[in-house]
Amino acid sequence: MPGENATTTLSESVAADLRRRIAQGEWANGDRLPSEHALSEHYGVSRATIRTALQDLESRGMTVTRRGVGTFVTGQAEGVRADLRQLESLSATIGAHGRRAGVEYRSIAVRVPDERERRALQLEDGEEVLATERALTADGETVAFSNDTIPRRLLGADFSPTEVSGSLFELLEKNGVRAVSAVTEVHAVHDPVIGWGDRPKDPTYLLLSQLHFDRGGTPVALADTYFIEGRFQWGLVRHR
Amino acid sequence: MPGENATTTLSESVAADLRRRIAQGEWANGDRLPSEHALSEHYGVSRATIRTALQDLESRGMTVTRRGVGTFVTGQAEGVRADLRQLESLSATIGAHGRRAGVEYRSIAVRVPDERERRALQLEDGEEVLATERALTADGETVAFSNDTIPRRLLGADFSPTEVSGSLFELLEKNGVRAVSAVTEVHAVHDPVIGWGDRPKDPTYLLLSQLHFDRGGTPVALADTYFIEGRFQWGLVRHR
DNA sequence: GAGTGGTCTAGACCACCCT
DNA sequence: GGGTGGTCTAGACCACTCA
Repeated sequence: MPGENATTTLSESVAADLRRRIAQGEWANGDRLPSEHALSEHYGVSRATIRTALQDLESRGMTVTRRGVGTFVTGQAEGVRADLRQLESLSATIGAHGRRAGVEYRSIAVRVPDERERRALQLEDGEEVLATERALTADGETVAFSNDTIPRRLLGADFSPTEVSGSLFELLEKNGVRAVSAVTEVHAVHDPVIGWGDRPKDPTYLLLSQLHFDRGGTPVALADTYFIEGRFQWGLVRHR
Repeated sequence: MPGENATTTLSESVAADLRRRIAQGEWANGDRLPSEHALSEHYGVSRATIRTALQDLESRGMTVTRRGVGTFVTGQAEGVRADLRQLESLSATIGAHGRRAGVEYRSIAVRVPDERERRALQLEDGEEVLATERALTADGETVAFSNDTIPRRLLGADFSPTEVSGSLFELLEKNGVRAVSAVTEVHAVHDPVIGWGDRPKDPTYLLLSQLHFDRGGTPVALADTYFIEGRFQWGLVRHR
């Protein structure tokens, strides 16, 4: 298969190839894709694998499938769209869209939490937090600013702020903590005070305010991420 | 299986039973469910069917699955306000939060579609659309402005714009059309031109730009809804 | 090494849509 | 009737986790 990537699963490779073919206009808006049976033969994989790949396309809103009829292109393939339902590091999300992810730290500090942080993270009296301010970039362009807070106790006793780099999820996992879900509020914000450096003159932000939990339901991080409107697209497929 | 419902699929029945058993406390927070193999034997279905059922639980945030370890029950009592994943009429969403929903129409017109509408709704040449501008209220307070477009063909031949009232979904269902999914983009917008009447002096909006589909995958409505920031809260639980 | 979930196969039967 | 997607089976091998 063209563009196959051996590090991914078969169904992901098939999905990526189908996304590429749709993006390149091989099928127009409203066109029917080949049947699952035909795709199965074309890619030399089982129909179950094709169906997994097609579910990827549908979850991205690129296709809709009609029972007894076929799978059709919706024409919603334009632009970068990251799936709001899917929790992953922003670096991974940016990478999945073929862009090079970067992080620039503006500040890193261990400090006393404010009241909101104390309550959200269920901190005991006297507990401290690691607080960071970061700019997230895609191909060198700043797409978001993020203010993140992690309970100090989750990081090793020998932890030093100077060793912080990369994504929030990476930092947590280096310390044996895995964030598996996040309760998220979605807001629109217009405030010139937010952010620094490379940003529009009068920026509007899509704010994802997220409280992350580990598998046991323990809150492990509070993250406010401000996405610069126009530079990063979030979306999802909603169902009744 | 207890509580089995013959009108649903096997995997749905299994999922419903597992949800019931979790809700009844058969497994506590953090407990591991039986392995997929064991569940397969217990319910007398294949492992693939069990996996489909477990994916339902995970998508609801009731469980998290750890490769090589097992599937664990989460807390799941988290309070998301209006769930972005769940598609329903805004009136219903407002009502579900104990507020009285209202609609005020500003304009109703049958007109020629613009290019974006033509492409999204897959309109033939010459097809017209019903276009409405509405303000949506909760307990009398305006919470959102919505610009909606429906293909004229979906409405009866004897349809008259003067009979439009209530929600978009109601209008569609009166004409035998049921929107079951929506491809949604989420944006932040700061533009004083949007909206009318009761709104803040310098409003910021959370824009949900949605293309609705019926069960057959036919696009049935294009809706741009601008939620006044601070007056309506959207959220969701994201999963890895 | 034993047990777990992740992926995949090669079938099968069904419900649905269209002509 | 013929083609389509929806569901399901009974295996298989792999990657991962943990004792």
